[in-house]
Amino acid sequence: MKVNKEKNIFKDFFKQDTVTLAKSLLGKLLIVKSGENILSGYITETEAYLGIIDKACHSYKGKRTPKVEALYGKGGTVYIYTMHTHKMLNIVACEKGNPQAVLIRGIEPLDGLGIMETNRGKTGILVSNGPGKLTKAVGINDKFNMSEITVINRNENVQKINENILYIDFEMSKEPKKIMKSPRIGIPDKGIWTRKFLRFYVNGNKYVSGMKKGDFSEKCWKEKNYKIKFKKS
DNA sequence: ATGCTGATTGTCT
DNA sequence: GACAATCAGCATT
Repeated sequence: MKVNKEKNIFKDFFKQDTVTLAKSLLGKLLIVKSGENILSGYITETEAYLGIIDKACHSYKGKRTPKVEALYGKGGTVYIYTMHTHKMLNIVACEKGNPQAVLIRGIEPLDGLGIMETNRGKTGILVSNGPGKLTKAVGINDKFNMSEITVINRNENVQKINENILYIDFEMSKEPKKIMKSPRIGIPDKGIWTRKFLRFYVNGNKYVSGMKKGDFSEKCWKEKNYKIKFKKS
């Protein structure tokens, strides 16, 4: 049965270790509903936050406050972090109680580009080439915190998409030609945790933060859609 | 009640 | 590349 199949995919996919999940999420289609509009985009950039051992992670040393409670949920839980009025979208990885997550830092718009431009007051890559930008573009806010990401087939089930829920579509996904790594952005003075290569992005994609024009490539995705594959935990 | 911090963005040089 | 804007959450007084 289709639904069960999707549930199984969901369960195993988000239980993957955080670095694997961060890389696996590149190219996946993220979908939300805003009013009557469907807004979506392919994930272009992510960062892994490795939980209680990671000085840059909000759950470092097991810190547990109402703000970070979502991190302790099961894989696929949505964690929204507010910084300087900007909302940042994370998806929890690993098993319940292991507070690791993947930060989504960029998307390539697919559905509802016009709405996103209006939401942002900007056009082009400025619509969604940063963690605070993409959440504003698609209207992700605190209502999403602690919710669970839902697997859906956008082409077959558009009518089932509701507001305040984050969706992911595996079948509409793209596969990056090449995944690049770098240290995470904006993490000063945290020793090795500043320097570790825990940021991942699609080589040449325009909607990656800090990308230079000279590095843009229209052919950053593989031609064909591919089969879903991932490690079982 | 007060102070500090920060996984950012936008603007200006 | 530097810096101001701006605010929720948490720790401290």
